[in-house]
Amino acid sequence: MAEPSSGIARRREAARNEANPAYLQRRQEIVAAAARVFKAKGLQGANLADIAAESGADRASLYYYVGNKEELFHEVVREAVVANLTVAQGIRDGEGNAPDKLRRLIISLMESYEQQYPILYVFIQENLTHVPDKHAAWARDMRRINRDYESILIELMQQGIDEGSIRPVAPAWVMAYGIMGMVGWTNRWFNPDESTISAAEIGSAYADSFLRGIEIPVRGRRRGRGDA
Amino acid sequence: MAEPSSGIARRREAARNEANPAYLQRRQEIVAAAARVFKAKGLQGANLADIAAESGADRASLYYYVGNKEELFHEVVREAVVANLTVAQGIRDGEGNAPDKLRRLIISLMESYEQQYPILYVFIQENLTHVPDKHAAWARDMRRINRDYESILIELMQQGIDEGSIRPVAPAWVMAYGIMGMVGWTNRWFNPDESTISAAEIGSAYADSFLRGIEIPVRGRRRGRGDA
DNA sequence: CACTCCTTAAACACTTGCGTTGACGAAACG
DNA sequence: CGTTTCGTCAACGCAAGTGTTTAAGGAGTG
Repeated sequence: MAEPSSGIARRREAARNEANPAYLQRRQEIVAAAARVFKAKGLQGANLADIAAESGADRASLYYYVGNKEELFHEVVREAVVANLTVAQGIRDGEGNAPDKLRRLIISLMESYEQQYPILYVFIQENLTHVPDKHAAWARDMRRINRDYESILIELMQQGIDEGSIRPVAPAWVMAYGIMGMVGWTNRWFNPDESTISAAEIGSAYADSFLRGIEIPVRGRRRGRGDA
Repeated sequence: MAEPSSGIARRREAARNEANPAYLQRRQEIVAAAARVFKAKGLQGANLADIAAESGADRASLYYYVGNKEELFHEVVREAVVANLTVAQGIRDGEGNAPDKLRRLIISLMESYEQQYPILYVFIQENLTHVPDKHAAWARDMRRINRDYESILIELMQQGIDEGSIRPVAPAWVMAYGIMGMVGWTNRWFNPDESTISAAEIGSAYADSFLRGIEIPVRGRRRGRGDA
C-alpha cells in the first residue's frame, strides 16, 4: 500500500512502528476481545460495533489499532493455527509407535484448544468452505495448514495399519476424520473457564476410547486400563 | 399476519392455498436449491441472489414461492431435524442393551445425513449458538430438538455405564459428545454423491472403533479379539 | 502550563442485500 | 381472438453494515 490516506491510518502506522508496549498490549486485548466475539457470532455475524463493545472501546478507536475487520480476523487465527501445526509435526517426527503418537496428538490438540481458547475454536467454527472471495489467498493458506494437519493424522493412522498396530476398520482417512471430529466438536461445548473437566482429561478419554477400540495390543505388553 | 401488503405476497398466498402440484414442486426445487447454497455458504453467507441462481430462477421469482430468506431456511431445516429425532427416540425405546442401541443410533444418524443430504448438514453447520435475535423463537425450538437428541445419546451412555456394559472412561456426556463429534464432523467431508464409501459403512466403522473401545463384553458372548 | 498520546462523538460516502413493485411474455382458456 | 393467470423480469426504495474521516476532547508527562 502506498501511503495512508487518512490521519488515523497514519497515526496507526506510526504507533505500530515505534512498538510501544502499551500500544501493543491494548492491541492484543482488542484481538482477544475480537476472538471472543468471532467465536460467539461467527465471522459474518460479528460487526465492528460488537467488537468495540466487547473490548470496551469506541468503534472509531479500533481504527487506531487495526485497519479493518478482516485484518483483525486474520490476526486472531493465523498465529495459533501455525503453532498448532508445528506441535503436530513435532509429534509425528518424534519417538513412539503410531497409536502412541496418535494418543499424544489427541491430547496435545485438546490442550492447545484450552490454552489458546477461544482462538482455535474460532478457526474451527469458520470451516473455511465458504469465505468471501476477497480473502481467497488467506483462506487458501489457512486451508493448506488445515490440510497439512489432517494429513499428519491420516499418515499416522495409515502407518499404524501398515505396521500392524491398528486394525483396518475403515480407510485411514475415515478414521482420522473420526478423531478430528471428536476433538474438533469440543468447540461446541468445551469452555475451559467453566468446565469441570480439563482438556487433557477429555483428550485422554477420547484417546482411550477410540484408540483402544482400534488398537492391536502388542504381544506380551498388555494394555490395561492404566495404559502404562 | 394481517393481510399481505404487497401484490406478489397476495398471489403467493393464493397459489399456496390452492395447492397446485406444479407450484408445490417448483417450490420444493427451490427449497432444495436453497439447501445446497446454505450448505456451501452458510446462512449468513448465502443471499437470495445465490439461491435464485442455483434454482435457475430470478431473484424476484423466489418471492412468488417463499416470503423471505428466513422462511426458506426454516423450511429447509425443520422437517428433517424433527424426523431425525423421532428415529433416535425409536431406537432408545426399542430392544437391546446400551451398546447395541448406541451402535444403531450412530449408523442411523449417518444414514439420515446421507438420505437427507445436505439438509441435516446445513443444520449442523449453523450450530445455532449465534442466530439473529429475530428468529430467537425458532432457534430456541431447534436448539431444544438438538438438546433432546443429545440427551438420548447421553442417556444411553449413562445407562450402559450403570448396567456395566460400558467402561466409565469419562462422564457419560463427554463420551456422548465424542460420538456426536465423530458423526457430526462428517458434514465437512462426506458427500454421498461423490463418496466411495457409504454412510452406513462410516457409521459402522465409527461404532466399531469407539464402542469397542469402551464396551465391556458380556460374559460368554465374546466380541472380537482381546479386550476380554 | 504546553505537549503528546489516546479516545471519542459525529458524520460521510459507499456497498450490499432485502423486500417490493408494476409491467411483460407466454401459455391456458373462453 | 380477447382475456386471464402464471411465472418472470428490470428496477426502485430502504435499511444495515462498514470504512473512513474530522474535530474535539481528556489523561498523563515533562
